Amino acid sequence: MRDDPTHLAEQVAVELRHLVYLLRRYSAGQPLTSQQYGVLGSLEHGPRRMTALAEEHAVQLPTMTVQINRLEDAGLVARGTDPSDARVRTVELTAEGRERLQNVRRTRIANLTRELAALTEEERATLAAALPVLAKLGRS
Amino acid sequence: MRDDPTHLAEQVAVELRHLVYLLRRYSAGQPLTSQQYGVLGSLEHGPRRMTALAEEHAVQLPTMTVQINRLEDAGLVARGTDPSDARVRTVELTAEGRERLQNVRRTRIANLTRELAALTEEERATLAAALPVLAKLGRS
DNA sequence: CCTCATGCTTAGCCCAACTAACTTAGTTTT
DNA sequence: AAAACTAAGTTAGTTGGGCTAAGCATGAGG
Repeated sequence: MRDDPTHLAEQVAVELRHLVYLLRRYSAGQPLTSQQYGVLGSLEHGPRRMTALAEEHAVQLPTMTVQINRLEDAGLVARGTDPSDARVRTVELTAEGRERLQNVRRTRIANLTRELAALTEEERATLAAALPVLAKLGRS
Repeated sequence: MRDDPTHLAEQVAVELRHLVYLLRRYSAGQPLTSQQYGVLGSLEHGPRRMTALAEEHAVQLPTMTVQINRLEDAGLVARGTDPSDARVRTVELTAEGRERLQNVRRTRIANLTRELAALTEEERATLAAALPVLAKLGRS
């Protein structure tokens, strides 16, 4: 039973499902969906093109078009054009979008922080140690 | 910077997003969706009632009704009745459903196992240690 | 009985993903 | 230089998965 990858895989699968449910519970009732917040986050460091956004979010272009349409209607992002290539549309945060992003991120981090603060210091250290391992999953 | 819950929260948030994308990539193109496999898994140890399934999957009853309808149409589950209360519908796996569940679980665990086998023994131990901590999140 | 609560389904809505088809703008080929 | 191809986005249409509201039985209590 010691260091059995299959047994570990089963336990990981169980926890992943738990986390998915947790995330859904957290994002219920928010003004924007978690996908939309994710897109706003991608725009934090400057304008991006549609293809870049779609690829980063593992989504097809039409899906991203619809998301950006909604965010544009809500006044949170603005479309622009690339002077060197008239085919590409750029997307950037509006002032309101940036503000919304900061607010959401603050409260979300605050929630998570509260959960983590309820753990022992040792548990937090255990979690912190595992993060780089989680990051390696799916990179193969 | 040592044991800073806020800083840890930010890193955890990043990894959670990574895991969500990973899961979506894994379940793309499967004959059933991950939700439907999840429901099949709940039926592994015998019949359940609709309310129990809905609660376990953190979903409203109508949503579960639709899911069970689809699984029933596909011949993977069968509805029954509770002899002691004519209001409740029970749901159980058909032989085909059980077979499908076993196949899917095998291949999914196999995939995860392959990923985990690519890690070092120490990394697996780190991950295993963190699982109980992850399980505690959201229980507050 | 009549009323109320419970378990489930139906109907109708919205969001998020997909593919297919189209438009427009660059790039290559001849 | 014109034709053919490729690339970037958008639009249209479908599917899945979630929700609430409303309806229909059935069970439980006055």
